[in-house]
Amino acid sequence: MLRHSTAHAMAQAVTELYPGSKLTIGPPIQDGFYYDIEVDGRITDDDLPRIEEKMREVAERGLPIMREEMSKAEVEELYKDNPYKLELINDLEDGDITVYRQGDFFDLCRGPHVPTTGNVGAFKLQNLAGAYWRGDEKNTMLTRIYGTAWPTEKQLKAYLRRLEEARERDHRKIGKDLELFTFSPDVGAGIPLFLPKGETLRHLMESYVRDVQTRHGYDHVWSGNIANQKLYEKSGHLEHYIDDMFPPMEDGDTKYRLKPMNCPSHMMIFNARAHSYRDLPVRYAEFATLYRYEKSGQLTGLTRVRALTQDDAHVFCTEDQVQEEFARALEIIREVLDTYGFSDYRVQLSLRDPEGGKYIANEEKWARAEKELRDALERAKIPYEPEVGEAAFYGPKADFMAKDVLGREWQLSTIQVDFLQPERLGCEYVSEDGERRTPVLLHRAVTGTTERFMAVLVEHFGGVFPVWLSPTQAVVIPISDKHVEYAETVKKKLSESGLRVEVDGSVNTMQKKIRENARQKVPYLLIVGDRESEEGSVNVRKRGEGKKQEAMEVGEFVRRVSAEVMDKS
RNA sequence: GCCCGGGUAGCUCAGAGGCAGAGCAGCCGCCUUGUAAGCGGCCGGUCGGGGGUUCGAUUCCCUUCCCGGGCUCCA
Repeated sequence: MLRHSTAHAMAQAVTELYPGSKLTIGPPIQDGFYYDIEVDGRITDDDLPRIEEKMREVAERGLPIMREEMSKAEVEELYKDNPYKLELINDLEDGDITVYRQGDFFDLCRGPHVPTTGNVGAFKLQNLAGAYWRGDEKNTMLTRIYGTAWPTEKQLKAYLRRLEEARERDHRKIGKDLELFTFSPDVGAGIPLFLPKGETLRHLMESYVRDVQTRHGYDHVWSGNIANQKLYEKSGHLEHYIDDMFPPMEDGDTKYRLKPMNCPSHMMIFNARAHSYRDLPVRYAEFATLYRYEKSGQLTGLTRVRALTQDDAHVFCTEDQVQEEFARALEIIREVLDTYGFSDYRVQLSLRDPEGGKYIANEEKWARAEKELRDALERAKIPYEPEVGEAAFYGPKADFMAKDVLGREWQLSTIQVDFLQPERLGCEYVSEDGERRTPVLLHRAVTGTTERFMAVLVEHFGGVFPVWLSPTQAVVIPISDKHVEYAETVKKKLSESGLRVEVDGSVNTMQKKIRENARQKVPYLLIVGDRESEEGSVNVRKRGEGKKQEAMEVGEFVRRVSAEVMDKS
């Protein structure tokens, strides 16, 4: 209510500063509000303080906020110059229309509101954005002003501080600080470049998922980076997905496309030989580099890129096996997310709209699949939100959604049932009764893509990766030059035990080396001087435990850390 | 793609129509160190690219690329 009233105060301020501007909608949102306005003139970031000033003035006037019921005809007259509001009014029932007034200002609004403009609390305008009227890019672009509002100044400050802290955890910042990845305009927008440490992390993430998949009976395949465009004509992707594909490369009459998804390729692998029902389910997994032509304005850090690596898999199975395979995929996803200590996600189950007719395959197949998916989720005790009408035309799906540090939601894991593609691409198996049948296809991704999941992971851990995931697990810090040799022998021993270790041989004081490596969030700093080289020990300083130090034999350190790596704690 | 903002040294950032700056990093030297910045010196820039206005542009204008915040769309 407070936020909504603040939005009105802002709308009033804007209409006073920019007479002739047309208001559209201005709802409260998490932590604040926004208002979409067709501004007469142009607002830039520099104008925000002026608008805030005016809002304060409006607040000081302490105008009573009055509710007024109006007939449809009356409001239409009131808004005769505002096509946006007229459009809104058109959707309203006569007799159920209210307008709120404060001084000369009025706004079509259901309310409720605070009693006077003097009752708005602490607020701050945050940023400007363009927004299409009703979210449709064919409509006019309006100016959206975002603000935050709180009952007290103190709460506002606390919120702004939280925002600041969140920005510190932003994967783009940490990725730079920890030398994980970078971008180069010379290479291209949306094509992340992984530095040695970032590649180590990728590799660890992928081998882990690979191991889990292998344990759950998946086979790994590989299908290249480009494919004949005809394949996508057959699969139907070219028609539906063309805007997301890079333009073709031509070789004579043959056109190739950078691979935007793996399903058709995996189906060709399936088709490489005849299958009996005894073979099923067939599970093909691939860490596949895909290229998608995302609109330039849409690229963001590692969460939205043009070159991405999907931990994709396709399961070919009979209708009777759908539920079990879906459950198996859920189990893999859960195991992986649990290992990462990742619990802050929601599961969305996208179902067909019983009214709509865009769905292929028959009613029973859908009904059965949807029921089995629900059952499997319930049996796995995974809470989910059913979204009716959100399903793809080829089948229902379950998506795991997570938020980044700035509150933006991203899809990670996904499991999709597909009744369509296997048929289009001629996938078959011979059933028990000797008939040729089309298998059902499950598409699933565990972490989604390595890039996006890394982004979420970096923010989840704030760069403080568990030891098994840390690109550098320990740095040996010689106290002076004469200890470098011993430091190297320590490193050798640790490396031979499979740990990722470096020696900090820079010409710096021990203090500075500690500082720099601590900033790199290295889990273990091993200080070695006269004492340690005589004893064959290391003095261990553990990340996050400050000055606390513990001397131990090198072998003892190896044992402890290896155990920690082993159980991924 | 569209709207708004931004791009100055490897990084973080200051500056301004008239000789381009700081800290950190890097390099060289001194120090030889016991748990979060030792000291000194040096190097470092087509002020994102192209075009225009001007006696003169890094600064003003146009354009293009890239980045950020949104909208739409998606892993």
